[in-house]
Amino acid sequence: MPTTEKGQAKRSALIAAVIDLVNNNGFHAAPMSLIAKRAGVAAGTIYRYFDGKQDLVNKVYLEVKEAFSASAFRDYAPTDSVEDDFRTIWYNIAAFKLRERDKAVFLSQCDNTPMIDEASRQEGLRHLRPLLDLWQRGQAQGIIRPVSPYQLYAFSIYPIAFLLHMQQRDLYDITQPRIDEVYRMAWDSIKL
Amino acid sequence: MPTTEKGQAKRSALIAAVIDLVNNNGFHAAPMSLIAKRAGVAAGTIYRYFDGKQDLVNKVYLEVKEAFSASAFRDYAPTDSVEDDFRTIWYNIAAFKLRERDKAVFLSQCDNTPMIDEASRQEGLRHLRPLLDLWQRGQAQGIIRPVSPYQLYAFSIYPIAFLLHMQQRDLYDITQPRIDEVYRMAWDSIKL
DNA sequence: ACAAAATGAATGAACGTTCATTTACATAGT
DNA sequence: ACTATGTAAATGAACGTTCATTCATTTTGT
Repeated sequence: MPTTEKGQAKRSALIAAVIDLVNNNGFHAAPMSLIAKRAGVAAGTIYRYFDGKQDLVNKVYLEVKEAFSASAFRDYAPTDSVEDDFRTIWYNIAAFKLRERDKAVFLSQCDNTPMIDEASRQEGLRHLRPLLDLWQRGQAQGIIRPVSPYQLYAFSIYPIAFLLHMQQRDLYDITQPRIDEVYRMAWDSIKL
Repeated sequence: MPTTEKGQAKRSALIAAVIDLVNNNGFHAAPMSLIAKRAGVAAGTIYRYFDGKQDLVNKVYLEVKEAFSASAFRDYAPTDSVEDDFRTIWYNIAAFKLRERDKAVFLSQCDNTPMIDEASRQEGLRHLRPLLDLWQRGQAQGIIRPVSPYQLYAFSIYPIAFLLHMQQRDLYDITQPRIDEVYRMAWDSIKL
């Protein structure tokens, strides 16, 4: 795999092309030939950077998931207040989904498709550790409902993906005052 | 299109085959040849019942969505209590997703893929009218948060899909006492 | 001049769809 | 009751297309 500066630029262009094509037309309409053209390289060049389509898609998923986690926990240092910590992380996540809409949409496409193999998904889940720890701390303090972390995630984080999807279809618009509303709903569903 | 009794049986077998294949391997791994084999018919026979793959997938989506709505509003007659009405509908929806897991998983696969065209999606959304009306009534009475119905849906209904998906991956198990927990979280997120 | 990187035409597998043919079935005639 | 006839249903091999992948060749960078 090329490791030059230009090489990295091509790698990035390929990843961006996959995100763009998958978001606008789905996995079934993202052939390698188009990915190559969109990235400004020849079809064969892809195989110098990735082992094949499956590998390419998995790598894109992992890199985007990493970017997501990095955003979610940016500047995060646990304080004494579980609620403050949760608010920090929640707003980070919301900001990522709004600012990097393409990446967020791509992730939600991946979450329900068997195109990503289970190994990569497990790897992607690993990054959420700090949030799970926070919830556990909140539960120990009697601040967070004593339920499965999956339930907490389903009600406080997952809904954002739905709203993003509606926004993508021009049925709903997430403006700033609404974000605060949404946060309140998220917190009210998991707090005790 | 054949209208005999045997014909309808084949049509149903085809629809079941699509649901099964899409759920287990995704849209990209559900070729017409496999759909035919799974349904016990020859490849060409599909085209006597559907106009092509796109039409087949759309029809499956619409029929499953209809079954979902029928379950959601089964025996539903508005009462004086918005909360009671919501509970009725919510438990109907939860019961459907547990009882008819295949259909529910299929619907959630469809919700994020461009494989279904926008027209069919709009048509599918139409069925949720009674729930939107209920929420509006609740808002007029000051019982339900005065926010977009998409937000209400995102927090009270959509999370069930996430939990179902986790259950599908054996990471979470929805047992009866948990359902009541989940309902409380749903209600707490939308009530005032 | 050398090696690494990039190319894009060629390849074969897989796909959705078609259609000439066969099969199943209902109705009519004897 | 049996067979002939007409029509609808079903078949699956064949077709054209598209896809991911390869590799002999060319281009680029040092």
